[in-house]
Amino acid sequence: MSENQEPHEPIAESELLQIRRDKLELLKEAGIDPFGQYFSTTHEISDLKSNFTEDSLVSVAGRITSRRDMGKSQFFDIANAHGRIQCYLNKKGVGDEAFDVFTKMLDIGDWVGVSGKTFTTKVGEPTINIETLTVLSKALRPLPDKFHGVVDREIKYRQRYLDLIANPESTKIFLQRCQIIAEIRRFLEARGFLEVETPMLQDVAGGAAAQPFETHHNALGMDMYLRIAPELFLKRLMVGGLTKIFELNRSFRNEGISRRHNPEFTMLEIYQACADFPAMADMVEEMICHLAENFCGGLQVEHHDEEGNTIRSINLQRPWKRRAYRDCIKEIDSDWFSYSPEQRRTRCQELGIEISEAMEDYEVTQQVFEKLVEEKTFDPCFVTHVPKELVPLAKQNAEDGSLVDVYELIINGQEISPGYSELNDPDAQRSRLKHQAGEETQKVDEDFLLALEYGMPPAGGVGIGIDRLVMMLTGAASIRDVVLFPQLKRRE
RNA sequence: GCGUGGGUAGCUCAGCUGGUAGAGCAGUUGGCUUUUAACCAAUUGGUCCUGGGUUCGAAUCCCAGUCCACGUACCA
Repeated sequence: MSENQEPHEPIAESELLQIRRDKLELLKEAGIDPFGQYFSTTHEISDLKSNFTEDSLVSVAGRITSRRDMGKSQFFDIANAHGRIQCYLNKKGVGDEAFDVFTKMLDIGDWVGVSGKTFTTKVGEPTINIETLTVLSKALRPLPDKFHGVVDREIKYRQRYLDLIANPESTKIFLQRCQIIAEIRRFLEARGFLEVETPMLQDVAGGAAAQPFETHHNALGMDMYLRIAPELFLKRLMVGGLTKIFELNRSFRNEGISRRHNPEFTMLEIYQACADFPAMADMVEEMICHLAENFCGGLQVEHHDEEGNTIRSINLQRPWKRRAYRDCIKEIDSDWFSYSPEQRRTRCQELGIEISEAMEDYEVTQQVFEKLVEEKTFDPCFVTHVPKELVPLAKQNAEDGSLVDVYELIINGQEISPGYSELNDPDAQRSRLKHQAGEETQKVDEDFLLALEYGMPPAGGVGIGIDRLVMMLTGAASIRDVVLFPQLKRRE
């Protein structure tokens, strides 16, 4: 839209912006391209800093983030997300013209390329003594406060770039997220898993019980859904003989937004033929510990509040606890399973747990689990053998048909990962999907059931909510702090 | 959805029971050739979220809307 504006049309903007526009004109008048060109660098800022040697000729590029004007001597920092380096500009050293460009036409926020020799100042700061200064991009708006950063949550999320510029602790979390995701791919590839991509646009939104986003394909004249899970397509691939696979990508759920929920979220699903849920639990345990040790400072993960006080310490030391669902409930009330359904409802009121009339008996128990077990479990715990009604895609337990062979990995008061021994009996699968109880049910995908009839090997499967995993590993309090562009309401 | 709290300068914030809208940083001007939240001096900058109401007078009180946060429900 700015392209439609006449360059000299008066813009009703603050004086602050006008001053920057004036400097833009000064650059143009001096024959300098304010938006730069190719610039050859010898180092990344971060590498230069970590392997600093004096008196070497270097070229680096970055954004001016602060300046200290001492008259004929100018100190300033250039930085990007990975690092910061101090630059020194001396009027005699660079000549009057270049010096004027810096003092009269450049601001904090502008991108520059600098070339010069490295040295260390009196107080020990690694610095580049600038010989040539190249303008790479003029910033037409001022940056946020360098000391306080961006505190306003709305700016942080709507203008993430400002958060990244001003708040190193935010940048750190996103860099950790990148490393974690890259390492998950390496970890699985090293174990012979193949990364696949399955449809996000689906005819039937299956594989989970959640509201999907609806859309429409014009040429086909058909309504479609954004996937709520990739599961049913990954299982089709196992029917096709791809027996060690994973998908690490977005799913979409048209549900409420909260500290723990974003409508699009990143999910990892892993399937391994001829494995079962305990085998998958072992692998997940190994993987998460590997990630914590490599990118999060070890197996003791500390969470801090805004003031920096430690509010929680999560111990990821192996082996992780494994407990049957029923034993977890019995720890709350040892007689729970000898009560009648009515007694359980009464007991819920005593325990301060809200339940609705419409809830089935197993859902009442599940409420107890969620409020009194899950939300109070911070160190890792695999909760196994849950009631079969909760998980229609998992194999029934051989000894107790009311249970399924699954784990739910709880860490940090949240479910981080479910894992199943996957149900591969097509008739049992059909009947389980058709006889689901409760309010939220999974859609029946006939094409998936058809695939199962051709034979899917027994398999272990895992889902991991990557956003929540990153929250747990980095101590982020909100999913919005680990998703670069979280969903917000449109601003009119 | 519902409930509670919040929205004041580019950023971070103060502004009492209604009485001329404030500070720090950033910016501007001047000074200073090893500073680093540089420093010293001066100085500019406001749709107090939007709309309505009460009042002689509203950033402040009331109503509605809007966005954000937190809690809650659905959900992972």
